Amino acid sequence: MPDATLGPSAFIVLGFLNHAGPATAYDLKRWVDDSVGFFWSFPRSQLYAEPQRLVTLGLLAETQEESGRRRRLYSVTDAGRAALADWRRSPAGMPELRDPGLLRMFFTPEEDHAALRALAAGQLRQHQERLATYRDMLGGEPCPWPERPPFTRTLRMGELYEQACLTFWQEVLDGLRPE
Amino acid sequence: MPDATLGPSAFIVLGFLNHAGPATAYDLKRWVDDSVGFFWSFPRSQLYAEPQRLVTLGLLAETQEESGRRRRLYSVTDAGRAALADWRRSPAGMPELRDPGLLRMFFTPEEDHAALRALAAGQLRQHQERLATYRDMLGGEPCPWPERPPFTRTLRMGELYEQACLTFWQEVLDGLRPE
DNA sequence: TGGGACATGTAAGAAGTTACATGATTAT
DNA sequence: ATAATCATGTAACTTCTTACATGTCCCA
Repeated sequence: MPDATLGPSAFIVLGFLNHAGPATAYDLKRWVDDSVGFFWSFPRSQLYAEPQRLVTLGLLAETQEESGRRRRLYSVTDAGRAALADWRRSPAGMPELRDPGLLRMFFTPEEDHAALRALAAGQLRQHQERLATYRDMLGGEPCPWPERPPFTRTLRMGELYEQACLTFWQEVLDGLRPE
Repeated sequence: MPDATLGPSAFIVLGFLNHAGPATAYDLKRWVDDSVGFFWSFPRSQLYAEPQRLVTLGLLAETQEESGRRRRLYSVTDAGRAALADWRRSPAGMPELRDPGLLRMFFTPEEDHAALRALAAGQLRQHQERLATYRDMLGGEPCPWPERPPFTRTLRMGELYEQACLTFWQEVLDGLRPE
C-alpha cells in the first residue's frame, strides 16, 4: 500500500531523484537549495529521514558504498514513479501567505506610525533584494539546470510576488507620509 | 526569563488577548478564523496548548469558571505586553511562497501540456474565488472589527497577491495555447 | 600537515495535522 | 424532546527547528 501519508517533502525527494537519477541526500540538498528551495524549503532534519522513510515504503531503492564514506545512494522505484505521477494529477490546495512582516503589521496599532514606517522600510529593502536576485537568475547566464525549464516558470511567479509586495509596502509607507 | 522560544502562534494569542481583553481559547479561534487566519493559520491543536504554555511563562494569567463549563479565561500580563512590544520591534523575516500548485508545476515535465493546462485552470479558478472573497470583505458592510484597520491593510496584500497569481497562471495557460 | 570548508549524520523539543470525544445550546 | 450544531477539549502521530557532532577533502 503506497500509503496516503506522503507530504510535499516526499514528492520533492521523488521528483528530484526521478529527474537526476541515483543520488545522495546531500545531492538533494544542493539541488534544492538553489531551485525549488526558493519557494518551498526542505528542512535539514528531513534530508536523511525522508529518503529512509520512502525506502521502507518501497518508493526508493538504496545502496550503500562499501568503502570510504559509506554514502547512501537512492533511486526511484517503479512504485515511486507511480506515486509521483498520481500526485501530479491530484488537486492542489491553496497557498497561505504566512508573511511574518504582515503578521507584525496586523498586531501593530494603527497610530504607531514610527513602528509601521520602520517595518515597511525594512520589508521594502528585503523584497527589493529578493527581486534583484530573481532577475539575475532570469536574465543571467543559462541557469544550472537547462533541462529544467519549469524553474524559469516558478521564478516568474517569484518575480510577480515580489512586485506585489513592493507595491503593498510602498502603499503602506505612502499612507503614512502626511503624518 | 521570558524565553526566546516564542513562535508566531504565541504572538497571535498575545496580540488577540491584548486587543480583546480576557477571553477563552474558543474566542481566539473565532476571531482568528475570519481575520488573521486568512494569511496565517492557527492550528486547532495549539488552541488550548499555546495559552497554557504562555501561562507557565508568566505572559498570560488564567482564571477558570467554577460553575457550568469551567471555561478558562485568559488575559495578558504586563510581562506579556512587554514581550509583544519587543516582538513588534524585532526584525521580520521573509515569507516563503509555499504554493502547492507551483510545486506540482515544478515537477511536471514541460511537454505534458495536458497536465499543465489542468493545473493552471484549477489554480485560476481557486484564486478567482479567493479574490472575490477578499473584495467582498473590502467593499461590503463595515467589517466586524471596525477598531481593527490593519486588517483592511492585510486584505489589500491578499488582493495584490491573488492578482499576481491570476496573472501567473494565465501566462502559463497562454504559453500552452499554440500546442 | 594543518586549518578551513564541505559533507554527512543524530537528537531533543516545538509546532502542526488529524481524528476523536463529549457537554451545551438552539431550532423545530 | 430530540436532532443538529456549537463549543470545548484530548491524544497520537508527523514534521520542522535548532543545535550538535564528526568525518573527509582541498590547498597553501
